[in-house]
Amino acid sequence: MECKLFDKPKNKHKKGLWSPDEDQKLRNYILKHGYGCWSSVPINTGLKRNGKSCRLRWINYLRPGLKRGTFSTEEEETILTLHQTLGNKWSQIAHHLPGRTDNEIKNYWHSHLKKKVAKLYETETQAKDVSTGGEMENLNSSSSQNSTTQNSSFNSIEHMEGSLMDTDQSTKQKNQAQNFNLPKILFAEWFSLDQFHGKDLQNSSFFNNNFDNPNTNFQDESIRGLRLDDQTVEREMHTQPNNSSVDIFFPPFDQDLLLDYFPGEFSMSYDELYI
DNA sequence: AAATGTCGCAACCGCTCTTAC
DNA sequence: AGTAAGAGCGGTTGCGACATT
Repeated sequence: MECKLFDKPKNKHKKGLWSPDEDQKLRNYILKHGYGCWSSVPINTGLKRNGKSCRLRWINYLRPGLKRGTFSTEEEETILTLHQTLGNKWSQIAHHLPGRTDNEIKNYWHSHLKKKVAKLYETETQAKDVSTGGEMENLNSSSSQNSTTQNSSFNSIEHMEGSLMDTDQSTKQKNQAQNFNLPKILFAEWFSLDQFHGKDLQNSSFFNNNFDNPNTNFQDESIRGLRLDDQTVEREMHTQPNNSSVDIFFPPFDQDLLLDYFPGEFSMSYDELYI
């Protein structure tokens, strides 16, 4: 916590929807100064919001690189798959969906996917019920209910809502999965190359690729690093096959994730990297 | 056209974790 | 070691838009 402590403003913070003017103020400030201490943002910008609200607005709405609009089928499938293993760990799920926020995914789950899964589960249950001649009904009221539902491709909503893995186990599995399928590139489309000039990162294998060449072959095994320009991000997002091992990431990055992918490749601290 | 119901989304709330002192 | 404050996360709420009666 490097930020200075600020006195809590005596006037009440504004609540509710953000006006375009407020958005502009916040956007301008963050793009110019970056952020490190959210509580200082309202003071420095003159916004009548609390730091928490500013942070949320930036992360969920103003942050560059956010995708808006409906979720694709691929995104939907990703959420469903990840939710089965991670449960309601929306921020972790969001890490796998570039440009989507945890809040957006959470909302989408509650408004669309939850019902979809419930319907699917219902259909499956009915189908089994028919095939077993009504045995399911008896089973459901008995203590063997769990073993029955676990055979389903989707467990019940109640089970899924509560299917939170033990944290350590979850982390281990996450790391294992990453080791098998590390990305060749990391995207940070709103960083500027200028911000890295003269820093160690520039000479590391992080930056040893010609990213400005539109013909760069991202299938090439050697490609790893930070991608910096919007057009290429756009291009890659549309051209990479679904099963590509090229992953596209947007800030904020998870420090552990970076270290997993690039062990010992950069001597900069995370704070320096994450401008 | 008006009243009522439903849905989707943005934002708030409360909790936990981390860090500085 | 204890405490206070900030950050982050997941759950929940409130409101506007749209649909239905």
